[in-house]
Amino acid sequence: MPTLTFYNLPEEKKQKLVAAAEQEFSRVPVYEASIANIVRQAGIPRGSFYQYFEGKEDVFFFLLNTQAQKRRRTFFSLLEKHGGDIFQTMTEMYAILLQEIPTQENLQFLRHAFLNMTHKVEQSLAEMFSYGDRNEMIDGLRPYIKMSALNTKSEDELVHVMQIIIAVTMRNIMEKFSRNLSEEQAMENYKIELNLLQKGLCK
Amino acid sequence: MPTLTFYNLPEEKKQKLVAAAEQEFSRVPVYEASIANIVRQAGIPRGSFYQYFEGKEDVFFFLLNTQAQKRRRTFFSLLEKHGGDIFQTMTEMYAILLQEIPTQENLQFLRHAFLNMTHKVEQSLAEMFSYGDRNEMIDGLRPYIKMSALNTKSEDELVHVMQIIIAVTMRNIMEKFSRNLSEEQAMENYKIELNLLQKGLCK
DNA sequence: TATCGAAGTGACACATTGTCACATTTGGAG
DNA sequence: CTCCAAATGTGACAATGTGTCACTTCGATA
Repeated sequence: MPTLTFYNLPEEKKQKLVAAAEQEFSRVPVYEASIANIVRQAGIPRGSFYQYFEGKEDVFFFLLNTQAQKRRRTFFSLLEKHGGDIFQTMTEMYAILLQEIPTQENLQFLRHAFLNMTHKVEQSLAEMFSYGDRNEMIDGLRPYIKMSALNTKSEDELVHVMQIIIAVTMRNIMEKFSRNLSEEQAMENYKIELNLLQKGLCK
Repeated sequence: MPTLTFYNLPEEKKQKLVAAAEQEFSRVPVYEASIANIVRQAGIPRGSFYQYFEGKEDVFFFLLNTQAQKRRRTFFSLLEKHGGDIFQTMTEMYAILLQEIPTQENLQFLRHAFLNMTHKVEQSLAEMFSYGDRNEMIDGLRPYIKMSALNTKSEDELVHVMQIIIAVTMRNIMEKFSRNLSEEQAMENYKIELNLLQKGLCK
């Protein structure tokens, strides 16, 4: 987490630092990124950087969490729009992500995030779909989801349903970027898999 | 890929190097690992290391691929044992992994592999379940899988079925290690999710 | 045993990291 | 307004790691 000092920074300086970090993490994956490049680009001294962040991972997850939070709003409004249908929601969400990530300059770092997925990255990105940890996931989502359409015995299973959907979604995005699929091809694959999930893999 | 020179090395020296690498990658994730530590432990000069491998990633994926190959044999024999039932097979496979990884000293590096999952790591580990790329996956698997039990229109969908199962399995292993779940708890979660996959998430 | 290509070796130049002693700014008390 | 302490800014520095390269040694073959 960034320090308080960082949040207190004048907006302009903060933005410049964020932009520099986005640029560096778009160039290479986190562990190849160089703090030297970030501070050079942002025009701040090296020492200052360490006053704001613990290291490069810290900045990276700050950027990632910021994105996840933004997407969460989209997710919940889509969920309302589709009357709580999680599959329709995810289909549209996936389409939006696919359309936005490759076109917006400052989102390029997300490509590396998906290609170099770690447990922490998945956790951060999973927050697109709910608040905080596993327990809050049920409480946060339940009011929005149309449970009657789901094949779950208990409400606990809702967590599993979501985790399955998230896992499959993540893998699809990863594949989209790693195999450089067209938007159409990626969409088609995703729809097939969501459909299989709905109907079940077995007869 | 390791160089030919590496493969030609006397077995003892090769083993010592592999052991040293396993040890280092068990200590920390790839990108924190130090070649200096590996060569020190293996008792070889730094220059030699670069004669065998391109860098630390190269050694790491060599270890990972070796493991994946070993597991593939297990996977196919289980598949035969269970008469082509992919879900029974995966359940037993998961149990074996859960039991072996935490107990075998030289497999500790797999924990870091799962926790720091990248596209490349997933690709390597996915080879546990089939040969080479996507196309070969169908041909390699089809003879073993009991297709009649699956809810697939075309055989192409078999690829999607496998990818869904792999994605969900990977996520479960990741969660097992990141949340330090007991073997029993992890197994229970996995069974719930496999069951949901079979029956379908929707009514 | 002479020769030559392959394999081994470790010092080196360069990059990156996190820290720390010192400089500067800021805001509140007198 | 002045002063001081705490907060913030700064960049040189030690420590560590990386990949390379000129040189040495080995071993098979004539």
